Amino acid sequence: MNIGEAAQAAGLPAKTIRYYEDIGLVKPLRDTNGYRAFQDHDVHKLTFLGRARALGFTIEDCRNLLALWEDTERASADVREIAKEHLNQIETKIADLESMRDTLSDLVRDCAGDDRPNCPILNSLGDVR
Amino acid sequence: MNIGEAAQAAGLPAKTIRYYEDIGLVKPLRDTNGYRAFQDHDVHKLTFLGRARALGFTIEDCRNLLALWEDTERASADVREIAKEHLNQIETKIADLESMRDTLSDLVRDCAGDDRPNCPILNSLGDVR
DNA sequence: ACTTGACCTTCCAGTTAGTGGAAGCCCCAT
DNA sequence: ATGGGGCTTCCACTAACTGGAAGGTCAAGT
Repeated sequence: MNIGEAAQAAGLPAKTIRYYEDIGLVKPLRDTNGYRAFQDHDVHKLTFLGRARALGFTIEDCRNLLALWEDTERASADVREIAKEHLNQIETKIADLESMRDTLSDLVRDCAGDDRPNCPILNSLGDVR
Repeated sequence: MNIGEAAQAAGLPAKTIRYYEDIGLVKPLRDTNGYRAFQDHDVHKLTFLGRARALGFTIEDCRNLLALWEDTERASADVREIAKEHLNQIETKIADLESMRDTLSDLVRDCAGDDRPNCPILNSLGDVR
């Protein structure tokens, strides 16, 4: 299977797959013409990567998860640790964004949004405290 | 005022301030010895930048906001537009993260987290659908 | 006067996770 | 044999810094 077909199957751009090979996440064989030859196994791995990335795991998380995934003896506790750590990060990020949203929506609410120059948003950003 | 003091006053790393000068956000004068000489005005601008960045505005947003901030004739509607657009982006991001969090916390909940290899998290990431 | 240490300068490289594009093979159909 | 699409590598670029090297400057202490 060439890279185009593999990309189709895994739902990733070909460029991304080449990048994943660069950084050692997949190691497809090569045809005699130099084309990458993807096995079902590779496509499966790529699909796994796509899903994990969509869940916001970093590439390094993915590398770890992939190793655990390929290790039939791994303990589910190890995976759970990575997932929980990631869950914490997500929750922190949500909280940060919610606080930004609250501040910003207060500012937008208080801003007349008309032609006059007085603007609470800029005032708030610029106030010397 | 040297860069260290300005950094202190604005609550930004000196490196970041040099970077902001590089990209044209601030233009401090120079002493005869080549040191940057920050005026109160510059520090005020840097503080503004720090706050806007903390609210998640991109550098380009900041450039626009700064221009509006320095333009005493600007319409508050222009500022409001930028802020509202940004607010939308934040809300989208929050929704994405919440969906990730929900998926992930389901997975973590279902994972025994013990010594056995069976792991719903990896299963879910790797299932051939 | 000299030295030490803190602070300043510039410049280069690296970070994350790719994306865009150029130059050049390869393969298949007409 | 020629045209179009797919494939290859390599280089540069993105955002917003951060780290570090090599070297100049300043103020204090001896």
